Amino acid sequence: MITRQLNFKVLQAKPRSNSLKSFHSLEHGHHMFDQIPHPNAASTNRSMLDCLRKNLPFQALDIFKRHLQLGFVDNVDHVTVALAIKACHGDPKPGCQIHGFAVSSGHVSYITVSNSLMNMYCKSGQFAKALCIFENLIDPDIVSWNTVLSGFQKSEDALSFALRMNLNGVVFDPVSYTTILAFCSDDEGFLFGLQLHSLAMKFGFDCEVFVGNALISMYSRCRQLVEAQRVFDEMPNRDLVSWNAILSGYTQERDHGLEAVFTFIEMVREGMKLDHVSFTSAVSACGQERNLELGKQMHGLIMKTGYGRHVSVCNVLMSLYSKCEVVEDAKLVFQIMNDRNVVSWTTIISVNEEDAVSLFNEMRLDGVYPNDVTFIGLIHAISIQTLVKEGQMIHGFCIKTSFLSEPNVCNSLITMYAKFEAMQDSLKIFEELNYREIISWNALISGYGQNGLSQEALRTFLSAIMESKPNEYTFGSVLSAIGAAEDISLKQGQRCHSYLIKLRLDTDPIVSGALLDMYAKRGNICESQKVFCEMPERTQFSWTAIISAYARHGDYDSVIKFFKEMEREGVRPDSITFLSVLTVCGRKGMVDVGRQLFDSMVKEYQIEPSAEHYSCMVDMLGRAGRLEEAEDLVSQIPGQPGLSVLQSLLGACKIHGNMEMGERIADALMEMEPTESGSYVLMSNLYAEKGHWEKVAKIRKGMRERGVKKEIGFSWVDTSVVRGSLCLYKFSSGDMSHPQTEEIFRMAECIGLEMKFLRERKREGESICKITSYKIDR
DNA sequence: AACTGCCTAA
Repeated sequence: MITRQLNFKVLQAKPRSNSLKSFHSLEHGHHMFDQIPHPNAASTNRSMLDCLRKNLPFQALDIFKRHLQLGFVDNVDHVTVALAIKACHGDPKPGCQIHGFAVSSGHVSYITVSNSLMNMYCKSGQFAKALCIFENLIDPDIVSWNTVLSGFQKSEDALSFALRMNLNGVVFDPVSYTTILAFCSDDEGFLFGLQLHSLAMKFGFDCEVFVGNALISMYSRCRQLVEAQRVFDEMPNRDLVSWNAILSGYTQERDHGLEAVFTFIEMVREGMKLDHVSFTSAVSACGQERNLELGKQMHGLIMKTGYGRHVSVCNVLMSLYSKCEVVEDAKLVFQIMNDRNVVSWTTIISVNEEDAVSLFNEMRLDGVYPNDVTFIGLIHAISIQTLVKEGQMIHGFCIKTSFLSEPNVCNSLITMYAKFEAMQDSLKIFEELNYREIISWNALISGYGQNGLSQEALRTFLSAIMESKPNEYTFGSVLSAIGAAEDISLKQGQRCHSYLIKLRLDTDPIVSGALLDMYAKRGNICESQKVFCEMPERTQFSWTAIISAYARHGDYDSVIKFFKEMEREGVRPDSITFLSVLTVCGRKGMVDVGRQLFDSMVKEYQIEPSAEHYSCMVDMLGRAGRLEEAEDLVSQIPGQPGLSVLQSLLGACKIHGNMEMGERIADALMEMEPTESGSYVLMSNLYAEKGHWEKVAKIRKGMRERGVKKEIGFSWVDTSVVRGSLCLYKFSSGDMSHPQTEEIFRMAECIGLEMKFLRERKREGESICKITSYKIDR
């Protein structure tokens, strides 16, 4: 980082005669080059100026062109040329023509004409031309310097130019201060801004409203709101812009929405006349605060003051209503708008996902061209509705309009195809990316994970870390893939963990939640516990993760302990938390506790029970033999009871040998899912236990006829240490395909023997705390 | 007659 240091000596020097003085007394200083004006030139200038004042630049330009076409070159002086350049309004086409005329007529030697030209080129985005004119000026004045200064794109370059002004002995005028301050935004800019502030104070320029406003804005951008407020408070006169500047300062800073709201209220109290800038900031603050009531009041004020159809104001109002989940009101705002821009359409597409595609078409008919954000919203809407055809069409549209070079659009498409279960297409888009940033890698990894392709997810992760720096989302996705996979060695998870510690990401809330979950799913609850203990802050998410982890291991006491602790710390449980707690109650047979918790979930926490909650409750009641109660609960489920609920109930019938209820449930299940093997197997086992062999045979026959196959169960053995592969070895019973089958069988026998031995010792009252790890000898 | 300030939303 370069530390920019202003030369105070130069800046404190006496202002040159043509800078400050002329700024303050425009009407006196500038006529020394004027020739005695041609009487017609004066009238031309007057009428052009008139048009410009009425905001009719095209008419002003027409007057100028007509004069030239009719050969009234004498009607034109350097003031006319300057006015004509101004009338171009940043349009370089007529601008270049007038530039040519100014050169051939010699008017370009007037500094005002050159300054106007430079300004025109800056406004039209042809900064290089402006700079070229500047470098050829023999005697640039302060306006020339300021004009070039205002044209820079990068603040880095602008600040360097300000230093060059300083070195050349140019004394800043108020316009210079305002212009430079607008470029001070980062840490380095802040240091520069501080120096400018003290200088401005020395010269008394900080009393100028413009400079004060620029200072407020600079401090706001540099997140120094206390300073911004101080400048505001100490200003001798404030205008609307000053108020808007401090208002937007609070709006942009996170967690300062309330201050923004107070500022707005003060503005109203002081009787300030509000404009669209005030309203956009104030409504945005309401949105951040999710304060719908105040937002509605502001909307009323907006209607009253006549800004009810202003594009930007309407756009933020839509955003406010969508954030506060009153989508209908957002739609109403959209309907009353006269002019809708890209942002308006993109907002309504994102808010109104069901109609996203037709809204997109309407937008095209309205003549509004989409941008990358539009596509991100549209593709998201298409993804969550799984509209495959539309998705492909939008993909085609993006290819045709070269939006595929927008990285964010590509990332959305990768996610979309992953949702469509078309990972080849996701991969294709990924491979055609110009630049693979970590977000794209993340989209691919999480896509593989969500499609159950855990090994691919892991392989992609390993490639990703070779060329990009992974972030918390990368680890979140890969850890969830490893957690879900039975055939990936836990060593891969441990590798991720070590890498996380190295990157100091292991305490991030997203990552540690995923880590905890991964260990729990892969059977290492001790590690889960450790991760939980090391979390710096415990959110609802982390509490739920540790509770599910213990629930997965059937540890009733720990689950209840953590659940109570969570409630004690005032963290609200969610539907997943309850699911874990209820599951473990069922396993332990704590039916009454479970019932009580279920009721408190519905009544106290107003959580709508899902199909999983119901099947969990049914399972719990069923296991305890309270079959009638369970069936009663099934009948209370709104809509049709799902597959899993009925399967739980059937399982309970099997356990307690209730054939009559079992038959009823099994019939319903076989009708719902004729190819699902579970219900057939359960029912046939139930008949078998009761000795109804002819019914068993009938079910088996039915299974064969309908083509129901029982899924094969697999086990895994970790040979990754030996073979150096990523994955575990999968085998089923009687499987002899592994090259080390013999050793594996021998080892299995040993494990069996040791288990038997330990069981006997336990019966004798010894506690077992040692788990032996086995290695296969080669 | 030339140069400067507040803007938010997807």
